[in-house]
Amino acid sequence: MLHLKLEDRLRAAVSEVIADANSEVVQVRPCPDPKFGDYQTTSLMTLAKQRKMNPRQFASEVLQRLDVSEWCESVEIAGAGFLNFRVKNAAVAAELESALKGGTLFFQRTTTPRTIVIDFSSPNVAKPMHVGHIRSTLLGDSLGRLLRLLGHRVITDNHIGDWGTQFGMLIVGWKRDLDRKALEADPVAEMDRLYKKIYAACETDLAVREQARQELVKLQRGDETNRAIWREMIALSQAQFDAIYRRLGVKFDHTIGESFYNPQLQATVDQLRARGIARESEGALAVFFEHVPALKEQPALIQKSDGGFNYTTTDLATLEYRLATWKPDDIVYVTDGRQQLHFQQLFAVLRQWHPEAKVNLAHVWFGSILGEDGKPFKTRTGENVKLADLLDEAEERAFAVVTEKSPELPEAQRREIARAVGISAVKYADLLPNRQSDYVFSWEKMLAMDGNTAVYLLYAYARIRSIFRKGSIDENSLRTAAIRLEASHEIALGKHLLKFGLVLEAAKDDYRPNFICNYLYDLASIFAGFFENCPVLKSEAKVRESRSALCLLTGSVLKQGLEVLGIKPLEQM
RNA sequence: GCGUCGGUAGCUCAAUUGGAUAGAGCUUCUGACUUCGGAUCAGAAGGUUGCAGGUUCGAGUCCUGCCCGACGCGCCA
Repeated sequence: MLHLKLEDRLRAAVSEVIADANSEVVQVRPCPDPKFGDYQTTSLMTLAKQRKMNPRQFASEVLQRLDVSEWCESVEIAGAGFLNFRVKNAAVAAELESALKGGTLFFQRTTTPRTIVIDFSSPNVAKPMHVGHIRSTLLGDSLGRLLRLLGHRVITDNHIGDWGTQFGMLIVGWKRDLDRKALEADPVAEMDRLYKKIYAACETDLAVREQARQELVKLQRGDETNRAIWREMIALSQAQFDAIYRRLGVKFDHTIGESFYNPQLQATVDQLRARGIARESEGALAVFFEHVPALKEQPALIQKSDGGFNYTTTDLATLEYRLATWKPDDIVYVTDGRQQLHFQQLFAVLRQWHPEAKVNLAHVWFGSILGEDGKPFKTRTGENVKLADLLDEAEERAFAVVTEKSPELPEAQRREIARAVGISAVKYADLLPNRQSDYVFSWEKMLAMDGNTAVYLLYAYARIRSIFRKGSIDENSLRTAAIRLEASHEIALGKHLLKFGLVLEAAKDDYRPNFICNYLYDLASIFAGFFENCPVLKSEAKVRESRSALCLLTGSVLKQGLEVLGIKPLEQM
């Protein structure tokens, strides 16, 4: 971690000039343009400004006390007070060699692990998973992988929607119209059909609505027939979820549905009322936030006027359970941005309810999925695109491309490659944009195989593996390889590899895997330049060894980075 | 009305959080030795970062006002 070494020295030098400076704010970061140097700090200008000092003079005083000559060939003051570090190729090579020997790949595992609960995906029972679940599922999974890689204890929990008023309607539908054969063939489609049919009936027929209400009450009171139907619906849905998660390679440590918290809801409400946190308002029970300006006019309802509970109640009970059970340092909720107010309220209630709780609560939200017309996304027929259909289509398209590019491979292998490539394309397309932007759904875009896509990264990896196969290179022998950075493409590649850890940290800090996508794309792109210009296998022994080692490290970083995105690279494609 | 988020190249998006001459991909055009895998590479073209002010060494990023859009705002989740 070359930049950390520079940072340490720089902080020490700053402290010599200003004894009481908060050296934490001093950071060394890559230069935006290599013509300035390799690393830079802009912190001296910030510090000088705070203290009304002349920034260039301050920089020059720091520079006089800074000795980084073992790593840098020059440190220069530029512009208004930038400090630009130009590192020695030998110092870069030393970092690379150290990683070859088996250290971590240019990042550090934390020395202060946190316990982090991640709540994501959360599909609903009896409904098909659709594109609306994709961002939560993939973002949450990726964040879990990232935090684990950096050394944290991660607990993933799928808070599925297995409770609520829709079950009244579903049970009416089940009892009246269930087509057992259809249920066996495609359980979720059949349940979805029942739900839509009864939902429509409720719109026009008060009697049906009343019936649904009664079935719901019976379910809530533990009626055995209704409980059995409800349990069957959950089991059938879970099988569908599992199939999708298996295709996506997504795993959960826990799947604890909303119904699990049902027994705690009354007690939760009672406590909040008894403690004076909640009070009656217009027949319902509400929590007000007079002391929080943003929420002053926005009370949270925790009990409806008919005595029923809503999702704030459930989320509160869930939160308390998680705190008691896992004692997390952080709880991260990955949902769409429309729930921002809900989570602000939820977090604000918790601060009143459990003021002693140190837990850090984060709502990691993402934009909506829109149609090509910019309106909320629907197909021509007004349906959501089913996730299973999307994945099928992705695999089909990938199969066509694989067959075109590698017709010599046996079909079974092409199928397998297509599966991996298709799913990877979907994942990468989803993780690449800033999560806060709205998402315009497009088959073309989601399943694109050109440009900044998973395919490009997978291809770079496959080319690396191909070199190793073709040259019969023994990877173990490269552990002690000497790296020589001479050609400009070698130098650029080596320097870029060193930045991997910075990117992982940035992605973690803002819960944004798209930083990793950008980095990996740059890496693959720099590697492509190296690949064109720096032959490995044809070179003389020492160069060959050094370049092989660069390939090995590039492949390892690509693989590690892709795995954080939930993408498993292929040896061949 | 109040609140949140956004508006960047023809299109889709980045921009290491206030840093240097705003970058990619797609599209278009021009090139690349029978190639360690051409699912590639090199180059060209493309910009008043919605508008107007302000803050300062420095603004796509921060503050104010306005325009446009999406979303949210008590008993759905």
